[in-house]
Amino acid sequence: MGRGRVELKRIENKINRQVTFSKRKTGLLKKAKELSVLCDAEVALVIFSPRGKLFTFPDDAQSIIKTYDRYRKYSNQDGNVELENQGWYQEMSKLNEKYEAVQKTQRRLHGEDLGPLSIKELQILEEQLEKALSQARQRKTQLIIEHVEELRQKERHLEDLRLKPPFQLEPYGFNLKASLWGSTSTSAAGDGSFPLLPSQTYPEPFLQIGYSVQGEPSIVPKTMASETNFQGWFL
Amino acid sequence: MGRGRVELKRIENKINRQVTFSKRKTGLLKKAKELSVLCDAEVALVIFSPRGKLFTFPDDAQSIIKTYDRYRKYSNQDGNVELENQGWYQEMSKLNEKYEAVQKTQRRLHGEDLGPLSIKELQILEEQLEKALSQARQRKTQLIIEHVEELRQKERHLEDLRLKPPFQLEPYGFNLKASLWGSTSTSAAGDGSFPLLPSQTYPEPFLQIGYSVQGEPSIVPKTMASETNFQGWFL
DNA sequence: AACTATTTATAAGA
DNA sequence: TTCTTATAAATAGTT
Repeated sequence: MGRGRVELKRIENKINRQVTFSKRKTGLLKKAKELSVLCDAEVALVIFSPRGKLFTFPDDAQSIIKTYDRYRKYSNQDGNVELENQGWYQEMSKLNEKYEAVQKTQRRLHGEDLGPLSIKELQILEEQLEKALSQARQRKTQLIIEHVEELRQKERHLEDLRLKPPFQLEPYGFNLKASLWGSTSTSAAGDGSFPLLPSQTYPEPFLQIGYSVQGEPSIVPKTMASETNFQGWFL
Repeated sequence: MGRGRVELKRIENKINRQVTFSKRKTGLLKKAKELSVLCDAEVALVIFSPRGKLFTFPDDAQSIIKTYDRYRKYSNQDGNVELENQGWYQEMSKLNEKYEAVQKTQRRLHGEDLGPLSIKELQILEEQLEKALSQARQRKTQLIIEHVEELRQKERHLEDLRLKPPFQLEPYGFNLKASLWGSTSTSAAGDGSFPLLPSQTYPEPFLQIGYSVQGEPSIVPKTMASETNFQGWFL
């Protein structure tokens, strides 16, 4: 790749060698990255320049360690036992493994990387997510109830003020209420229906579900039903 | 370097990815060798294919280990042993922080530790969970459809056998079917109302599912009328 | 560090 | 997988 062929042999000219090193090092790192990204491969590349300077791909120590670890396990042959057993190395290695494991679970809890899961595993994941969703909603409901109660008290207080002292007032309560929801309510209800509820999924049959929960509990599983709807509040 | 540009992004087509891996792996190993020879550099390259196969340059373990050791010493470069561990300590520290952060998120994705979250945060969490749930269900649906198709083919095959050769047969298909669902289907319906997967509950409409998929594709919406409910299949 | 003439690597296709 | 071929990339030698 260039003007003239290159023999596979140490470049004698020092300057030249240095320049070539610099260029090829860049190229090699680039290609290492490409391979890892394009083909989803695990790659670790460590380069020491003739002057002893270090370059790696990837550039974080963690990944290098991880890959080396895997290499060591794979080839099942330990070279340097005394060095391997250094405390930090071991700990780091273990921690790294734990971290990877948690990350993997995490991705699945985000609905990613589901490819390798079996139906049974997906089922379990689904149950976990449902449970979590239910708990999140339950907690939210609780907070909302608290807020509402708070607002009621403020309102009452303001009412008292309005009725008693001759001071001027603003409809303070409305602002408070508005700030409760903030501009957050993106997701579930861009249509402004009811931001807390899974409006895409149950945009309008929502109330019907509510009914059936009471009248016909068998249609909607307990978990999903209970905390999900706030009927009590406006019925 | 080939016909058409390539963006730096995982190749989706599996076959293609495999082929590209093979080619590029060869190229990368070659270039690693060239760099080490031409420029008198110390190079260690470790590659794991997506399938977990190992490739290295150089190919002798001694060299890899040696370079890795040098790498570790280099990272700890500070002379005395006290300080030597500092580099690792910092890495460790960072890793630990990341680990804990991920764990924290994890707990929330499991519906635990929701106390400190605001309504807004709960809202976001809820959306994440809904999305994940939807994706898990989508994937499950896909797998199920694949399984159903598989079963139908087996059934067809068995039917052929029954009609043609004079061999004795067992109702093999039923066993297959049972093993598909396993004894897992606990989940959302502790009350036994709607076990998400209509197995025990709907043992027999099973084949109808197959039919509606083919004969009336519009009943089961592409994305997810399908995700959440399987009604379309037995209505 | 930039520039090119060439060599290499490789994406697609067979 | 391997071979072929058209092209994209890398880079040796030069400025």
